[in-house]
Amino acid sequence: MNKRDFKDKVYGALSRVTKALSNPHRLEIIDLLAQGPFSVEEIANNTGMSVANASQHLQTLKQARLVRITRNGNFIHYSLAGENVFHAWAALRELGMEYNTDVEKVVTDFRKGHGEIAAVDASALARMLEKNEVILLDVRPEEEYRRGHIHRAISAPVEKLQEQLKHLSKDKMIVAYCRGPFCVYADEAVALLKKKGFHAMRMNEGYPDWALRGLPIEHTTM
Amino acid sequence: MNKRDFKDKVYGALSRVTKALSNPHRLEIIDLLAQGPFSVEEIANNTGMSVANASQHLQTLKQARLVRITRNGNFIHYSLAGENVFHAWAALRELGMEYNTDVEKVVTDFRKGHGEIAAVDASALARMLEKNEVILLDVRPEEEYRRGHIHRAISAPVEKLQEQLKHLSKDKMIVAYCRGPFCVYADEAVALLKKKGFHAMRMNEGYPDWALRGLPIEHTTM
DNA sequence: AAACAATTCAACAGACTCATTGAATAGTTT
DNA sequence: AAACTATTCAATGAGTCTGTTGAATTGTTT
Repeated sequence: MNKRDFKDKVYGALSRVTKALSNPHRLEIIDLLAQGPFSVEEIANNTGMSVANASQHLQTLKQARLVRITRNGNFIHYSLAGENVFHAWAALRELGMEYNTDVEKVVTDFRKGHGEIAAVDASALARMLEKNEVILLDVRPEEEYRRGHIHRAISAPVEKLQEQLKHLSKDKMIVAYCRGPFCVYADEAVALLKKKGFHAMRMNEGYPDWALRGLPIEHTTM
Repeated sequence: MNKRDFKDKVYGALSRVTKALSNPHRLEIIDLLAQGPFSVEEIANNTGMSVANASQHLQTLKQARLVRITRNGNFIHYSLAGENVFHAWAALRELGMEYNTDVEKVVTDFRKGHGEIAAVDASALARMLEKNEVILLDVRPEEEYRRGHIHRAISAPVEKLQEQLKHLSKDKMIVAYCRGPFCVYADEAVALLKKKGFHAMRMNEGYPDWALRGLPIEHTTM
């Protein structure tokens, strides 16, 4: 094998991976699967795709070895093939946020549209938690909280948040987090909390980012 | 702006970046540009593309803000838009190497074809260098060595290596490194050295990986 | 084994992507 | 300003990617 053949093969094989990542729906699926395993139907519902379309994209991701499946009764659950997949996704996300003005602009515009939502990053939140300065809300669906969540976080899925308001203090800062920087549950939660007179902000990163950094979590061993 | 619009915009913007990465030639260009700035013609020569074709791909990369240009006399030099681009490329490389059997197989097959070339990784090499156990050769073109190289490395471009053999000891281990894990200069150098009776191996990573980890380097400040 | 639910397949049309060619542009040197 | 060089543009045809539809498959429960 000569030099050129070798390079063609290597970069060709790698481009098969990046091709699999080169579609907005598939990126959204990966972002979702960072939370844990989901069935095709759940994925379709969470992303607004048809089931057939979601399945097709999942096949593409599976062929590129970015996701793997586990059977569970009638359902097939898809999850990321490994930690490296989230790593690569996080790196691409950073890349988009830092150099691609579009991405950052869309995100900040959206947050302004919801009333100047303030945000902290993971390390700042970690310090605040240590000093016991904040109440931390996990506003993802309960199932995802159950799979794993930040140490000391309270489950408060955004649809049920309204009912839980009476248990919250208006004197303490409340921080909400969800799936990741593109997840809007935390924005919705903070908007509601502020409207009701609480002090609230969101954490920019999501649970997977927190866990990857080795910050304190609680999770069920499965 | 509603939730769905927001997500479509975010993942759409990000997919424009990943689309730019979803082509073997463009990946090869990024891997090359990790060494520093190159003109279109140099890029074309290094990758076996036509100049027009290379230019077209460079436009794509520029639009995705993955590369930027600097004028220099008659030439336009392209370089990576920032450290994050190399980060993302490294993450994708890892992903390919770990989960995509193809990539790893191609690489190991190629090295076997060249006579079982042994390799060390960056941290092992760093330890060996500290103990002064090895001679380190930078076998990239001299220009790239001049831009920056590993502390204590000797420049020995693979085409000129033959002439430098007489200055090398047959008693000490010789380690060669080049641009990165897919660069074959180090393999060629090690094959030659072993044929001539030297003890030699390659470092898996390249100069940019070494520098990114903050290991000791020497470089001209420009 | 039949009924059922979840998932995948097949096929289509429309939109993109690629390499190649030769011509056009922009900037530099004479 | 003319000649020159490096780079980009525009147009083409072959190939690939997408979403949609409805039918087929696979595995589970009755």
